[in-house]
Amino acid sequence: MPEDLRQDDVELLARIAHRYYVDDRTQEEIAREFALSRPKVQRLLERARWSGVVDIRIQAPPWLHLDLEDALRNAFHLSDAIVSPSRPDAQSQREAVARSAAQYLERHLRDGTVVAVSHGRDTGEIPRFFRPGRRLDCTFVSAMGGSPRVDNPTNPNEICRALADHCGGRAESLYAPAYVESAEVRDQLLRQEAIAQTLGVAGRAGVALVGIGGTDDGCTMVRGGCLSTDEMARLRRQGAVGDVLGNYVDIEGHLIAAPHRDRLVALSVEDLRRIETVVAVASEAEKPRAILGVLRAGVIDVLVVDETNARAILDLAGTAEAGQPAPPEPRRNVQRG
Amino acid sequence: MPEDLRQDDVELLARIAHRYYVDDRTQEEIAREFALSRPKVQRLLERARWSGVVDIRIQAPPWLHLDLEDALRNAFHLSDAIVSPSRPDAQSQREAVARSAAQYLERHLRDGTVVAVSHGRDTGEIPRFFRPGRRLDCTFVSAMGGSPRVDNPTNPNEICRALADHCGGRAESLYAPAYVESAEVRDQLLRQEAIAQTLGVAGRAGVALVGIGGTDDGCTMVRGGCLSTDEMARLRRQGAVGDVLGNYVDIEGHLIAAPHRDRLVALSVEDLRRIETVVAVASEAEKPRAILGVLRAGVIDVLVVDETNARAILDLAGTAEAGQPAPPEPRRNVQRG
DNA sequence: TTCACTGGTGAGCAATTGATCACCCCGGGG
DNA sequence: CCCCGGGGTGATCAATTGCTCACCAGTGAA
Repeated sequence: MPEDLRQDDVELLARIAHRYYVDDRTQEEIAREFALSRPKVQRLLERARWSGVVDIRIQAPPWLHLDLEDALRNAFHLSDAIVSPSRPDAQSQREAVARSAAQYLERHLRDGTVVAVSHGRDTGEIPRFFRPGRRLDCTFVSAMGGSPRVDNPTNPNEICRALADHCGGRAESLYAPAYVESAEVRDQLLRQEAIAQTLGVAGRAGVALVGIGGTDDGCTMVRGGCLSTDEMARLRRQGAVGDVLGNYVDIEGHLIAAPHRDRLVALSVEDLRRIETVVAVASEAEKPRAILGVLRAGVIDVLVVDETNARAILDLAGTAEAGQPAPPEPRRNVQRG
Repeated sequence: MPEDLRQDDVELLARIAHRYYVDDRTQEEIAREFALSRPKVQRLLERARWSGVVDIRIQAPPWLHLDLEDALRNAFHLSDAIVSPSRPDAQSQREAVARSAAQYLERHLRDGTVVAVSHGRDTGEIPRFFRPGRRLDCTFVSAMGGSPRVDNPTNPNEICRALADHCGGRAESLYAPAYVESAEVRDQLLRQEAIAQTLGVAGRAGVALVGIGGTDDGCTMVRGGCLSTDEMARLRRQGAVGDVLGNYVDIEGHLIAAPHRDRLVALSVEDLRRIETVVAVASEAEKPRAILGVLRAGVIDVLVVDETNARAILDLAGTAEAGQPAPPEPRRNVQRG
């Protein structure tokens, strides 16, 4: 009970708030009933919200962490952050994150949208849950080459095909490997019209769907043969913590120059920056440093992540990035609530 | 958690409600963020309110009983009901009720309002608390005659004077006794211009402030000499439970014909019915039957009462009058909000 | 293949809210 | 007595909400 309010003021606040929120009366009706002006009723309602006389709670299901989502959005200037439940085993956790990402895509994709897709086990899980309620005439195009060394379902072309199948859209395959032996060969490849054309489409996509890779030897880049374990060790020594589309960053989000980049057939970080909505999915346990580094690089607009990683990212980021909590603002009444 | 909602629907409800009520986003902004239409967001918000995902509570002070006020208003078609705290002793309780009534009058009275005032200990206590924040050019006029047999502060003329003093208004005294010896004398008195004029003003008042009297021998009507104890006993035998301005009613609210009425100098029930806002105050312990009878008579628009009496009235009235509870309606957001 | 039903959309409009402002009243201090 | 500050009002207008509707797409049953 706010101490700075006189007893009869508190009673008036409570009565007026009761009429508005419980009895659904308009401010005009309340003004007439209490013989007050409408601005006065409005200020009293605002005061009721501010003072806690009106207590509005969102009874979210226990697996939702709206607070974490808020914190992530605010700390990294994301347009959206979705935190799904953590699960005891990695596969269930990956599925939960994939489901959330699929729901996001179902709502946001429109006919004509072009979606550039990366490789990865996290992105590879999304098509299973991608079931728009209506057909979507989208184009899914690979954002990077593939590799026979990894499972089909983690290859971009296959992911695109599966996504397109589930919504009646189209897939545009990139007929190129993810890596080649030299920069020269890579440049020569990119000059092939079929390849340049497809990567051009990917570069002009409205949405990119990417995974965030780690720097452990079990990551997709190493398993796919894009990097040797020696190259990965060197990247770690250089401070790399994670990558997106083969572009490695350190914990501060700075891009790390490495010769392997010249051999990759994939969209660059500059390409990603030009894409309006970059959706990143990450579910693997103990990957927060990778995610944090990529977030700080500033190319991600939407993050879909599990709870454990979310908490760890925010802990690592500390108060400097989570920022000073905003002063509590009066909430909407209904209307504003 | 509503069982009829799919998991992903519940998550969507919770997220959208969180944006609206906690983050203060507009429905338009939320629609854009979640790639939905505005009508859809609105329906989801309404559903969130309906389903309990949004929980709006009014943290009223413990001495307020907004539920009792609602129940009284609904059961007796009152335009307002104010329930003030019960107190251990009768005088404190009377003061609490008087304070509430004074606050009501302070808000509702306007320059030019004419207030007809009855006698009584409850109404007599109101001037002590009546302190409008600005001067009010009102006229307080006696609705009935006075009696030297009771304390000055419970006589209508004195109550009017005190109310007028506290707001810079005017008092119009009725120079007549509350009762005379016969109907003939009463009719003769009413023909006196001074008396007819004042009662005429009272009958045209916009507000009436009345007490509710009981049928015990200690009530103001008996103490003031308006009724003998024999007459009171006979009224009780006739089923009378209470009175307003000397007009007795039974528990069903039916007016009881009694010869004393012809000897009273006071506004009639018909007069009261013509007054737009009749405010009744009642604080005496164990008076619910009187209050219930008078409420059922249908002349009261606003009731100011203590909690104990309020509960007893509603209990006496039972479910027939309290009516079937209305089905739970979706509450306003802010708007409802 | 057709039809009915469900549930979405954008558009449009009325109602309500949020905010501002000029004006007024009152009280307190100089 | 004058001035200033606080807090109210009604009026006004922009923004937002509440609601309706025609239209569209998809699904399932006949």
